[in-house]
Amino acid sequence: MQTAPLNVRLEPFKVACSSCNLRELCLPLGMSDEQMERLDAMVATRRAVPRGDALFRAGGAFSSLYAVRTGFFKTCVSSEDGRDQVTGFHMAGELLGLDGIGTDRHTCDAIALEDSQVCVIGYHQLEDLSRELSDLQRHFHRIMSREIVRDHGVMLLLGSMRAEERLAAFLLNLTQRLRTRGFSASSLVLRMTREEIGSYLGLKLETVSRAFSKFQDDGVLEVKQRQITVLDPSALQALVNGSDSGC
Amino acid sequence: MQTAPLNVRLEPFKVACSSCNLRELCLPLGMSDEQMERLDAMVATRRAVPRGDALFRAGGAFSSLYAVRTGFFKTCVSSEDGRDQVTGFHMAGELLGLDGIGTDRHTCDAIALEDSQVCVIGYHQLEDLSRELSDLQRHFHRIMSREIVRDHGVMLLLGSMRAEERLAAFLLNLTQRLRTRGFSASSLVLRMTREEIGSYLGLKLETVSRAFSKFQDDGVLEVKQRQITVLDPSALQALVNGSDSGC
DNA sequence: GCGGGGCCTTGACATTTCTCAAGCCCAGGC
DNA sequence: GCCTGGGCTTGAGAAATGTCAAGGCCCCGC
Repeated sequence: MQTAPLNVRLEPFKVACSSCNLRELCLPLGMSDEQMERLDAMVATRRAVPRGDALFRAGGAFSSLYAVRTGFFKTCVSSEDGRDQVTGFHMAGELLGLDGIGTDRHTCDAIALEDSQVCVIGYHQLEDLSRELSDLQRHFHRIMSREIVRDHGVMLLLGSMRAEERLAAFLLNLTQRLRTRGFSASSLVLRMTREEIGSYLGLKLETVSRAFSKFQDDGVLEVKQRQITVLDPSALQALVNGSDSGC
Repeated sequence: MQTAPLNVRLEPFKVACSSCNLRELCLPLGMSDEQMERLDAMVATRRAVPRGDALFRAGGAFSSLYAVRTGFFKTCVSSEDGRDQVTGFHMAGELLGLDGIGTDRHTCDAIALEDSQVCVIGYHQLEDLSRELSDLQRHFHRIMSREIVRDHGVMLLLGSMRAEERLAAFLLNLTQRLRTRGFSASSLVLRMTREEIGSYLGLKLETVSRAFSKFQDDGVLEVKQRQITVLDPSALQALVNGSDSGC
């Protein structure tokens, strides 16, 4: 349906928020034309990240935020002893790198799960500009706050849901975000492995796989490897809403 | 050892960050004298919250952040169907209410677990002032970023640790924060029930209780209801570091 | 078209945690 | 001093999830 412009990857394009089709999802949301011009000046460069590469890594120096332009990322934290946790999956229009502001070092890895492009937003420039543009300041604070709220939602999921409920919530969240971006809400291609889904949901990959199979048996999904079709979204919703336990 | 000044609770005290003994933990950290004066003007009021009362509730209008002056809070989110998750415990010097910035409504409840006092920080004033004081701006961004990083740590805990590891991590975190505030690192009184600990850690209260008993049997803790003495902090640390699994 | 490797599925069994139930402890009110 | 109730502990059995192992699928390069 849509043909991706594959040839843009390495060209030193003029980056322009003002003409970006993600501006309603991304940092420029709600900015005026004049404000947008100044944003354009701040978002100077674009960077290509091939599948499997890190956009940044825990411990690395922090200097910029990144807005996903195309592609798909996971972020993950690990403890010294090798525990590993995927903390999020990130698609076009979402901002990466907020974790680095606190200590001037990134605290998680951001890994591209497909060939991707990001806009590089110098953090100091953003600070400076947001002191002048209160709309930008407000919007940036909202983005950070929403990230905190999102994390609380994941805690709720990890702390109080069972395996199938977690997977249902995950799929609903994904389809919701895809819909916002104009994609089908019922048909999606997962960019991550069962193991990555499991890490995000606090489950082992076998448990994730079994839950997918169960959903397929119940007629809720059609699962062909990473190609998922949602046949009964309300069944997923019912699971998330604790249909059976009732508590 | 210390006598709490019980009689201050309702007096319209002059609130002054500049003379607050929490200033090295709280918003004023790193501010100059002149900046501190302007902070003092912003932090106009103090509010007492009796044990069991809500400082704010999910759905309520957001207008202020709150710095805990004395006392102890929990924050918890709940989904429509009654799932409930404690997302954090908050002690003196910590900032509450960041969740409300994103949508102008609070998204969680903040409940006092003992009689508490907070400083009320008008959010719009903070926005205005932080456009003028770049140090304040930077510090505020760092606080939000650290909250995100903290949440990622909780996800790691919920997603990849077993019951005893979670409790060990929780206790180490608590004692660490108490030590920062000048309290003993080995003796503490829990302000929350086993059920609240369980909710935070994604466990049932019985599991929490059993883990406490296990630690006591192993000589790691002395547990007398809510009075906890840490006998062997390195054993707790070893648990968190995945001593046995090695993976 | 064939072979190999990564990823996924499935089964059988082990382990952890939850559930339900009973009883104890301790603080506070009478 | 006694009673009461909330919170805590402990046990036994159930349920969910993890572990280990075997095999299948599918993409991709040759």
